[in-house]
Amino acid sequence: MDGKREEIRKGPWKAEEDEVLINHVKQYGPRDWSSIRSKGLLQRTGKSGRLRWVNKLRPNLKNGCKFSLEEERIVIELQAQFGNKWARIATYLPGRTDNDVKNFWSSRQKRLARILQNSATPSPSNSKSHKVVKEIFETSEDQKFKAIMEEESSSKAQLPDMVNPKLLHFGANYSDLQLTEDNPYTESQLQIHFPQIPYPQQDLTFSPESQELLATLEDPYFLDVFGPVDAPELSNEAQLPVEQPFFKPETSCMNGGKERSDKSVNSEALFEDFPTDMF
DNA sequence: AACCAACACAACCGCTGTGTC
DNA sequence: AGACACAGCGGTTGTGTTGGT
Repeated sequence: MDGKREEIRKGPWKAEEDEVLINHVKQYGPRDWSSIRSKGLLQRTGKSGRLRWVNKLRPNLKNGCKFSLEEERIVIELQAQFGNKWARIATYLPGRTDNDVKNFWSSRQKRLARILQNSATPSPSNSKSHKVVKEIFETSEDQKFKAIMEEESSSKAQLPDMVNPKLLHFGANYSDLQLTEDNPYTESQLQIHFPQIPYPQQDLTFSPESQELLATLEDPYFLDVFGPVDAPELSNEAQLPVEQPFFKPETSCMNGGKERSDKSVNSEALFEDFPTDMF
C-alpha cells in the first residue's frame, strides 16, 4: 500500500527518532516543533516531538526515579495550594515534569480511592488494605505515621479504624463523607484532601535549603519570595535553579539513574557538546 | 508456572492561551 | 478585529512491569 507519506507515526519513540529530535533541538533550540515534520525529519507531529523532548529528552530529568519524601510533600502542599496545576507545581521540583507530577498524583489518588472503597465494604480481605495503607506511609518514610499505624494495628486492626479521621488526618473533609454500601466512593467523587502530613522530626535529615523551603511552604505568601513565577517562564531551563536546586539533587536519578533497560541513546553524552546557554 | 491486579510510565487527545499576520 | 498556527497544559488512555496468589 502506498500513499502513506502523510502517515503520522504514533506510539513509542525509537532511539533513532530521539536522536533526530535531539539534533533538531541542538540546531534550532526547543521550538519550531512542527518543522520536524514539515522538514521531513520525522513522521511525528510537532506536538508529539515537543512532548517527547519535555518529558524524556530534556537534560537533568530524573527519569525513572521515584518521588522522594521531600518531593511528595511538595506536591501535596502545592496541589493543595494551586490545584491541578501540574506544570506550575513541576517548576518547584527540579528534574520533574508536569507529566511526572500528574502521574504521581493520579496513582496516589487511585490507590487511596481504592483503599477507601475497600474500607467501605468490610470483608476479611480488608486486612490486606490495612497493610497497603501502612505501606503508603512507610514508603513515605514518615516515621510518625508509621508509629501511629503500628500502634493502631496492634490494638485494633479492623478497617473502619484504619480510616479513622484522626488517624489519617483527614479531619472534617473525611468525616463529612458517608461510607455506605449504597454509596461507595467513585473515583471522580473522591477529591481526596490529603492529610496535613507533619513535617519530619529529627530522624529525617534535610538539607538547609530543604528546611528553608519546607518552612516557607507553611507560609501562604511564600510564593512572593519567587515573584511572579509561571511555568512558561521557567520552561527555559536557564532560569531553573538546576545547578543549585532547592534540594540536594539526587544525582543518581538524573537522566535515568535507575537503569532503564536498553535505551541506547545516552542523552547525557549527547548533550555534552550542547551550547551551555541552550537550555 | 500461570494468572491477575496494581502500579508506573509514556504518549495521545482536546482544549486554551498567545503571538503573528 | 479576526483568523490562523503554534505552544503549552491537563485529562485520559494504553502498555509494560512487578508482586502476590
